[in-house]
Amino acid sequence: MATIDDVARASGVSASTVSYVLSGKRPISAPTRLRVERSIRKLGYRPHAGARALASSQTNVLALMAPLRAGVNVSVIMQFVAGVVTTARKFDFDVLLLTQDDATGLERVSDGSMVDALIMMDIEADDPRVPVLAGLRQPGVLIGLPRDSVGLSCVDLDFDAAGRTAVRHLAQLGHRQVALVGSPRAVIERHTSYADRMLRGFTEQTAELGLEGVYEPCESSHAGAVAAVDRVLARMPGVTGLVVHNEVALPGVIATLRERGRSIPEDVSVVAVCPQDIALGQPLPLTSVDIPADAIGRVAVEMAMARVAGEQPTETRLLAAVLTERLSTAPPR
Amino acid sequence: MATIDDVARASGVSASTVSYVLSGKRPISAPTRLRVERSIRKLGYRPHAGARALASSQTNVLALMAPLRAGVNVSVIMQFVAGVVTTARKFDFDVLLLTQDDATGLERVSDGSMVDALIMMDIEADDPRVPVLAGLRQPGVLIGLPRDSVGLSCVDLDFDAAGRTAVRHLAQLGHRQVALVGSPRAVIERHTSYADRMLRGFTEQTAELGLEGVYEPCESSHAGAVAAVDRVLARMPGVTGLVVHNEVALPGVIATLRERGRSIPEDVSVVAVCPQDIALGQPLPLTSVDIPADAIGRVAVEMAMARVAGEQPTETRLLAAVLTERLSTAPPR
DNA sequence: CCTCTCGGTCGATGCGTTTCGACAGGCTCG
DNA sequence: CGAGCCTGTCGAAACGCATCGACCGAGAGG
Repeated sequence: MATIDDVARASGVSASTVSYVLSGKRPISAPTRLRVERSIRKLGYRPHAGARALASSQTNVLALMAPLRAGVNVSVIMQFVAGVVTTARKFDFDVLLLTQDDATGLERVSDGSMVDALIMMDIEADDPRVPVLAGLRQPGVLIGLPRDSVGLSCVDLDFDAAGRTAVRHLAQLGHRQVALVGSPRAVIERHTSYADRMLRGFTEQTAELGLEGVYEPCESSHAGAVAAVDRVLARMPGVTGLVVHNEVALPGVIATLRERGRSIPEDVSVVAVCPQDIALGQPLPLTSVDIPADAIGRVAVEMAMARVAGEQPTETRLLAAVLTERLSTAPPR
Repeated sequence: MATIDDVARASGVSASTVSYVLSGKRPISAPTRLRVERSIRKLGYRPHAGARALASSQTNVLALMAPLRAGVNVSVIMQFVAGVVTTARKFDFDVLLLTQDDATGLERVSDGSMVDALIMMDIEADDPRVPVLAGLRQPGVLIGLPRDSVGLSCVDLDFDAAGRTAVRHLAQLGHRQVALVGSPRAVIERHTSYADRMLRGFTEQTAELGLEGVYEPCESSHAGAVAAVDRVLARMPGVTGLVVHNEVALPGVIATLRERGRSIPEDVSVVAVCPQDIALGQPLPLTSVDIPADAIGRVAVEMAMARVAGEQPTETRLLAAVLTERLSTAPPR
């Protein structure tokens, strides 16, 4: 591999000049710059990442911790990941993927100076990884909202509002008995941030509007969907509005409702909380509150970059929940 | 951050001794080793990855290229990724995630000496990225089979055999008219390796056994599933055996068959080609040929590590296709 | 005409490791 | 008893880059 000295020699300048051509941190005359750039291309020169990191203490890599835990919906996770990676590239960063669900990975890549910033997903209310992340030298960004986020930036969909919006939509249509079919029990029990907030929004809004509301967790499989729907039907036979916050179970929920003689939206209205493509890929286009996974990933990276670059203080940004009306909701008959 | 010199000073030895304690490449007496190890723990010392990479030209990072293209099934991809990351950690490697679908990312991380090996997924028959990968300094491993894999190791499920096995199973049950519901058109048209081989296995085996076989691509949505099933039914009204190689469309295919009055397995038998958990998460447990994504990811890393470590020649390994009989197949009536 | 400034370039230094050659001392074997 | 050989340790030289201070020449300002 060609080194910066090879380039310098080939273009008759010193190594530092080549460095300045590359970084633009000092003015270089046009003719010199051209010569250097030509040598770079001719030699196929590319700076050695390690050497650069050593000299500048900047790696241009960020860590993304995406634990692949029980119950998490991988396709949604993947959308986050895609958003993060794509955006990172715009800042000329690469992404190191961590999937272990403890904090050792964080410390390893941070203390080893492998990354300039860290982004962490799937946050629980009292996530033990959060204080660890906050204690690291590099800035940290959370996708999700822990109870205490001191020293860290946070971004997420406003799941609280998502729950409220879904309920309000149903209430406006005239529904009085509504149910939330939520995340798998494992996710709930971890007090995963989004599930907690979703439930809170749903509960508070039903209470405020004087609706009857029930809540049922739902495993991510067909059988889980059947069971959850049946539990809802048993607890609330007159239910006419369903909020579903479980992408994987969605087809099963829809199928089971039909099997139990409830047609959508005539007998029961369904509001999904999921990425748009999933809402549109179902048997009928679902009224849904979009989870803009891609946008959330993008914002997370932007926050991280801001903190890497400057003295930007930490902040927490909640993306607005927007409901799109499609064919799965209607007034009760 | 503490450096190796801090550790050396704290334990009254030279820096090189500390280095040898860490690497074990030279014998160190027990008392010295103990003293050094204690200082390391006390100071929380962790070697600087960049410096280490510079001095040793080894990064302990591997690149994983997982293009997020149209039509690919993200949940399956994520399983591959999980397998790769988990296995990489066992070798003390981290994973850099690339998602761009061109070769620029490969060259960037390779030429920049950011990684010691590269793994690439979603391979097409004449994938333009393959020759680029083969030309890199670091070893490359493909998950999939290009037409020409010179200089590269390959690993994948034996999709050819998967197609044949599925057909044979149906034939043994007595089915004479069978259909393959496959990948989305976009995937086919790219000549994605697994889709090509699956189709070949299916086609050849039906021919050899004298069955009638038809093939239909299938978009990954409910609507796509409906359309594909209807096309199959139109072309082959007497079809009694279905091989489905499209995880996302699976629920739609099943629902549509029922809707068209075909019950499973009485009227039509269904063999899925998909990861096991998906086969089990459907309305009825499906007879399936497992796609062992996790194992494939693991093998890919093991091959990469072997090439990094030694002079291991390139090889291509196809994992056996095993069919598990469940409730979705039976003799035709 | 002299000084000041600024654009443009160079050398030297440092970043934190690994690794190679060297060396001291104790041991073995003839 | 001496040559040779381990064992355990050290010092120094890379590794490839960024960056700081210095330097030189040209133009501006007085």
